[in-house]
Amino acid sequence: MMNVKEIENKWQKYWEDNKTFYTDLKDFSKPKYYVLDMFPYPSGVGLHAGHPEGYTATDIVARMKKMQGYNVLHPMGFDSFGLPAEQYAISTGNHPASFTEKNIETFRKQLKMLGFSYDWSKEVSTSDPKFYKWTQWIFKKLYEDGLAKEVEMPVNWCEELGTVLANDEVIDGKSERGGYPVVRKMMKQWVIDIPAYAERLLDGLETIEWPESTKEIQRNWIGKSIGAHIDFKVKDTNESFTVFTTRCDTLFGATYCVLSPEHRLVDLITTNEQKEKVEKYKKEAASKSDLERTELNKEKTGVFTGAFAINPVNNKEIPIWISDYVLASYGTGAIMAVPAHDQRDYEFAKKFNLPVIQVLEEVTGKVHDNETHKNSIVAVVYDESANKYLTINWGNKGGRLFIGGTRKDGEDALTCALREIKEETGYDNLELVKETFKMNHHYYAYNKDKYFEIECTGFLFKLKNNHQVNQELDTDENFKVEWVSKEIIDEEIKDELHKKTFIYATNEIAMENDGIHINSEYLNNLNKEDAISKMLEFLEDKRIGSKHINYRIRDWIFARQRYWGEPIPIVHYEDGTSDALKDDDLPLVLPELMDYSPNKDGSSPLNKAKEWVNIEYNGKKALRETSTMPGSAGSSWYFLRYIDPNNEDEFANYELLKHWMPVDLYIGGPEHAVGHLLYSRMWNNYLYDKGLVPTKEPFKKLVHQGMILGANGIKMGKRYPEYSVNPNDIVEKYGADTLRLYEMFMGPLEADKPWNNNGVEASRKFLDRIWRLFIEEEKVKDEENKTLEKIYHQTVKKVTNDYETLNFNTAISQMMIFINAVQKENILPLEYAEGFIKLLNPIAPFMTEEMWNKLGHDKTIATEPWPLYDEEKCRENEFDIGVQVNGKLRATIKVLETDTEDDIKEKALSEQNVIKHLEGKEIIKVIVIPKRIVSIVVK
RNA sequence: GCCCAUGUGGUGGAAUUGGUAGACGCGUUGGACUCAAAAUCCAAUGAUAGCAAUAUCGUGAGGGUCCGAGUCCCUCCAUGGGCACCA
Repeated sequence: MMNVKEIENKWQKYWEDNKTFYTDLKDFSKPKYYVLDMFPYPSGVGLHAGHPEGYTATDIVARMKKMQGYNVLHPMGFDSFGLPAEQYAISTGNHPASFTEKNIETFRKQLKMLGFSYDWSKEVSTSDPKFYKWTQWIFKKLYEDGLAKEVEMPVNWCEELGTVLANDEVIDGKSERGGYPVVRKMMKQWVIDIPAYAERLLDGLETIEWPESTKEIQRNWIGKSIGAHIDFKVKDTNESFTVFTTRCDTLFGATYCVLSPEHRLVDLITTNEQKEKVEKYKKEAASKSDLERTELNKEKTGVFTGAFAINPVNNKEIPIWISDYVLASYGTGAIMAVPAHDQRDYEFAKKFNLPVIQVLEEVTGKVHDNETHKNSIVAVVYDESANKYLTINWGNKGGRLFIGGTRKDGEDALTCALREIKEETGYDNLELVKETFKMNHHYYAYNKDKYFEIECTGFLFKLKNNHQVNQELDTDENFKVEWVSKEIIDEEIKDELHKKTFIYATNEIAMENDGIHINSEYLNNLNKEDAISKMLEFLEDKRIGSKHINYRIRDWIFARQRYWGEPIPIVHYEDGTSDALKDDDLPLVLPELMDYSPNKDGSSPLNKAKEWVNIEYNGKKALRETSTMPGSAGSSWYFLRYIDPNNEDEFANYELLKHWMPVDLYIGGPEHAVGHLLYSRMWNNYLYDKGLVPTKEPFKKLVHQGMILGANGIKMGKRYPEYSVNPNDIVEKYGADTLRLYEMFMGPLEADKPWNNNGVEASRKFLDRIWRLFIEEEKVKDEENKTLEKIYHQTVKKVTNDYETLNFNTAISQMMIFINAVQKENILPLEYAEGFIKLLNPIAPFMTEEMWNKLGHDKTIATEPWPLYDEEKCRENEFDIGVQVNGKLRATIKVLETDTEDDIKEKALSEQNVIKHLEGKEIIKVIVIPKRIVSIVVK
């Protein structure tokens, strides 16, 4: 029986004493491999069950790469600024640093316990002044380049936490930490101009091996949209405002404009009569929390300013409203409203009775040359009492349709509709409900052998009563008049024109699809694309607008009114100007305080350190900036510092960075998709632009590990503590190797997987079995034996490939297959035994070290060469393949590698069961796929 | 509402990318060893029918392409994640 605890202690000490995993960063003689984990926040509770999953995955790769002869950098550190340490400091009055150091100690111990091959000499910690000196230094560079700046802007203010938050820290209008309400508040804030990097961050995604879903999340977050800026003059003033729109081609359909309540022009243009209402509305909007503002299906609200804008294409006066459906923080905070073709504008226009002008006609049917133009109507008639619609049924001659018809010369659409209804169905007592959007329909009429292009107006009528007159039908009009339900219509009305007319008639929706332009002078008959470029030409020509690309991504709010973060290295002079600290004055170290709690007025606790704040700088009286940086500051560049962790002159030496960057493999949770992973890409891109790092993108390949769920299939945590698993307990009971093996065998790395104690038990049994077979039963003999040759080479091949592609579960499965084969033999040749131990080593490093030692080696296995396989020896020479008759499996046959197609065919056709199924049938063809299948087609 | 994933036995999951569905593990059942238990070893294990050979069904549902579909196409459902009045 192996003594797990003894073995694990022994080898942990050995690795440390012998510096087994020390990386010589200056050794450029070997190819490099940089394997990175997302470093943990050192909380008070230590590692959870999820940590070892990702960390084991990277460790396996790191260990294999090292054995394959790479110079591997596999570092670990701590993201040690953050709220819990600060809360501890507030409640105990102790400095958060000591609390943090204690937690780091626990983490370090646990990580060593789990056997990870980290080079601890490279450890970094973001709250260490030696580290944050350089965080401040990079911030200073950003400041000098105008990318870090102080701006007055609406921010996410969390009263409970006493701080502002970044957009990714606000979820559903509540703080990510604690779930406290977040409101909008105008404040002067430090921000980083991440929008300036929007395009580069978008482009960079094309060059990296990241999960497609994560790239997509980043693309959505950046939110690029191509459109135009258009200037609108305000009538009777010298004021004008700019709107952003993606559909400048619909400008002829703009019937009003909307400013966000915070827009600078609101106070200037509001008329005296409207002042009171506007003020009231502005106040309400300002007091709303983010949650209230974005509430689902909220009815549109708004107020008329009393002012009018001039539509630049036709000089029409259109009213200017304010509404909170226009956001101050997106675009220009002002829009032109085209209610016919935008759902939000449509709802707003309907509510406030604003005009709707259609400028796009949806095109249905197939367009042909030589079309004859007609004007026509489609009428939907609704009987409210029966909840049914009037249709005419042509049977197999044309199916079910609504009433339709062609307008006579000089006849208007409404008259035509009423006439057609009366003629075809006899109903003559109707109430007009609405006229829908016109459609542009193309069709071929068989009876006339002609192509038609029609402009069709749709109507919805309500039946007032059942009064009917006689139908006036043409001789060829042979249909039934039928009242049917909505379900029947959805199912049976196939004609595109009628189908769409029904949708627009019975729903309150704007026409948001593409189409051809109408009511738009020089844009008429153009499609969307052509109309946009023509309109842009017009706007640029008149100098009232231009093409513009807008991004959804906002400035990255980069200040927190908290203590436990990097101090922002800025001083403010009495004259209102500011300066960054000189390099020699970095790091700017946090002052010690008596009381770490936030101030009620929302200012930073650092304000309390009067002597620290009030200084003289460059011979002038100055105040230090008292905000600190957010948690994501240090994590935006920590991966660079691992490469040169003790450098006192630069954040990292460029030659070393050039050798080691980019990170070859980065594994961490998917929850950082738009926070850390976007921020660090931006910093790295920026440092690249400065010539300070060698690659644009920091992380070449990224993989997210899934979540380890409780045995109940639900996330582990406070809710179901009985289902939570502590890695310490598992190591204590089964050993670190077992925990590593189990977490890798559970399923694909990226998937969420439920914990199962039987699986842990089984993992330990598998390791015990190997130990028994290799050590106790003395099967291992230094002899030649061919019986295990093939499966050994297959195993080396599969495990090596699977480690490379991070398919650890199937690698383990292959090792089990190998062990099952060993079980059946009396001899295990030493060569195979040693090779197998090496394969298993990255997963179970402790036990394999001990086995290696027991097989007569006195040095670590970790630096031994990785086993190789012989492709020739992997090859099967006999296969079981299936024989299908008409797609159904009827037999399996044994074929040799040397068999020709004809041999295989012959074998297949001589199978009993195959013959049975061929009886009385004619063989059409026989398909032979070598090594796979024989497929016989018969009739 | 929009975007992206995912859906396979009692269960965790495999499937060479269009070629014998269910590898490997768990569980279950039977057997060996034992006074007995544990541990270990051997065997069976998708469902239904049949003594069996075998047959039918079977990868969320319904269609389609193909000699052949878990895999490709269309429609829908469910779960998870992201975004959400983004002009």
